[in-house]
Amino acid sequence: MSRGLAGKPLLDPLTRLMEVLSAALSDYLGLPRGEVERQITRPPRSEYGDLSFPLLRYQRENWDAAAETVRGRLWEEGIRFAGVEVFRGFLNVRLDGEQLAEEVFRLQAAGWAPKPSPAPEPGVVVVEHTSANPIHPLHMGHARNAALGDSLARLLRGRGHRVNVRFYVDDVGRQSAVAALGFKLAGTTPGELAERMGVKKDWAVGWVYSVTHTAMDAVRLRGSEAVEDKAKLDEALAALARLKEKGPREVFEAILEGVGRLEDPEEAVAGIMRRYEAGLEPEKSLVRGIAEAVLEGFRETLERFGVSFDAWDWESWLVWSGRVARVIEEARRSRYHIIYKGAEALDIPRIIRELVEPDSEVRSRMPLPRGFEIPPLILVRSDGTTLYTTRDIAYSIYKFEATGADSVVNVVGADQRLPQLQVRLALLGLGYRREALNMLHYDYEIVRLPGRRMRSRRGEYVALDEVLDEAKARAAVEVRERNPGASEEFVERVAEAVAVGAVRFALVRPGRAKPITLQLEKVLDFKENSGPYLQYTHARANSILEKHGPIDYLKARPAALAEGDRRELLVEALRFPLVAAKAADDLAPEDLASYLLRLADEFNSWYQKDSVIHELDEGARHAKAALVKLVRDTLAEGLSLLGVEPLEKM
RNA sequence: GGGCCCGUAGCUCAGCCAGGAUAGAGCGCCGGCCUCCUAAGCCGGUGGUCGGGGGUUCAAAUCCCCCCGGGCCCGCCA
Repeated sequence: MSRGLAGKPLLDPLTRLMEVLSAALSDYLGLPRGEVERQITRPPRSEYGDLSFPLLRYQRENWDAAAETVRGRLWEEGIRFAGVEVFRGFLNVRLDGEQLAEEVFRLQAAGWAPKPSPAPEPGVVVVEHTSANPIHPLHMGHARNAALGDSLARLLRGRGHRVNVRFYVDDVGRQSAVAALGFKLAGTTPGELAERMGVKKDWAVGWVYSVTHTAMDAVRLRGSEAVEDKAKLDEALAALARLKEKGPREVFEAILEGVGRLEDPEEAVAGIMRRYEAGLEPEKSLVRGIAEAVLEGFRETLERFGVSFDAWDWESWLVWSGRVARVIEEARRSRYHIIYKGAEALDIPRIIRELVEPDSEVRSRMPLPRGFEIPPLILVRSDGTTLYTTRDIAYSIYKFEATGADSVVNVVGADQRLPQLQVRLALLGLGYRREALNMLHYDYEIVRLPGRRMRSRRGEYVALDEVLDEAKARAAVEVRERNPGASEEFVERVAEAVAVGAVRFALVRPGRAKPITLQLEKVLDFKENSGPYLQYTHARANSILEKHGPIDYLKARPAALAEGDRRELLVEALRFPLVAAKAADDLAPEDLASYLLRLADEFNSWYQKDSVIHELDEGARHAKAALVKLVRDTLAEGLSLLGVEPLEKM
């Protein structure tokens, strides 16, 4: 971090203004600093000012006194302003453009670069994300999870928190056992099969899993007389017909016949689960081997996608290490332990009555559905194996213990709301109040295919690998067109970055509560409102700077940026530290995405009518170059926080 | 049956949590702009009963209630 002479971090002018303004207003109004800060916003029109506060919510009169107080405070702090006025109840502060420009020149000369305003109280944050079952390649649903989770991690890091990113490998569940059964029947391994099919290992496993799962469905449904089962059977058979075309015939037949020959396929799966949980061979090596193979594929895809993890946590390890057993022991000693439907369980309704309802802090941080009774949570199956939720309780505790985390963010689909809540309630019941309160379910809506859901079990999904390849192919065409004679290496590198940028941006920009219908043409549209648009704008700004050469801050004339469009662009770029900080605090990468689009729009509009390198006045030219540098560096940092590579040339 | 989420321009979305200043973008469509810093761009035009109704308020897209439409969840699955 660049520091000033006094050893203090160099603060950008808007972060400083925010600090002074919120302090002044919170003193004046007697309100908590945080509340004031939350309400200080960008005014809807730039004529109003640079920052704005809705005074009328707190005072119906005497607005001039508030303005006078703020003026006095800014004065004391040496912040020059062009105006502090109350207009229609809003207190608007407009900074002195010349001083702003001077500040920027000074900061840039000292090596400062835009970044989120530092968090007042940095903490340790765990972000768990993606955590796809290791039985098929990552599809676009997982990609949304990864894009969100990784952006959150980058944002939180940028804000100054210590972030620990974890992937939970769910190898103990039924689905892994199904895949294992498939490979057992097929008599092959993921590596062998992948080579034969000419695909990544995760794809090979995905195919075996879908075939096996669907075959089991078909066998089960065959015996049924119910009308709806007949329809389901037809659907399963159709899915099998499609799957048949995608892999080696003999392997397909071997699985199909194998499943048909089994007396009780469900019991075969359950048996694998039991033996795997117990850590017995050969199931242990079989299931592990499959999961490892898929993870290899995940890593390859994720690396491409710009996503990395600090730790991979194996669910099986939680079982084998005794951590799950410990949770069950703790449950047995707990006053909330009951027998429910003949199985060991936690009395969730009682936990709610005794630990949630009387505790206002818990109530406000763990909103429960009203009028909906959450049933007791079963911890152990009758056959002694554990349930996913039980293991998740152990994992939740582990995430805090292993990292010393202050808070844990779980990026998990919105369809998991109830189980996530159950885990938190269970933690509360077992005495892990701090953990229960500081674990957050960051939920997001699913990615749908036009007209239907993606279904891994039927092999009906659009894999992230395919989308990236398609995007890359399209990008390569454009890159070649725009850069005649460019090396293949350049085309390759830029196309890949554009592809990743397009996909990641498309997945992060819509609010997470919005279901995304995957329309490839939209994801692959590199026009305005896209990742590539931002990369392009960055490249354009970069190109100007290259042509301009080094900026001489002694020559740069601040007054050249003090008014008009240049001033507006300057202020907009300077908002970045505040915007990024708020996006981090709100866990809202989409807010950063919107901001970057607006900044790029303003830059492009300005670019069109005001030339930099053709500016005749030397002082103005260096000043404008500094402005371009500010915009370029801001876009670069913002894009990086979203995991989109800022390209220098494209 | 109950709970949660979503419904804003032809299409995709922002704004809603923390009510206020002329409801914003993009795509599409129509018309312009490359002897001048990257046209993945820019400028202009087109397009909105903020799902419907009621309420609270000086003020509602935003808060509350009811209704309609869509999705998800209510398992000894994950």
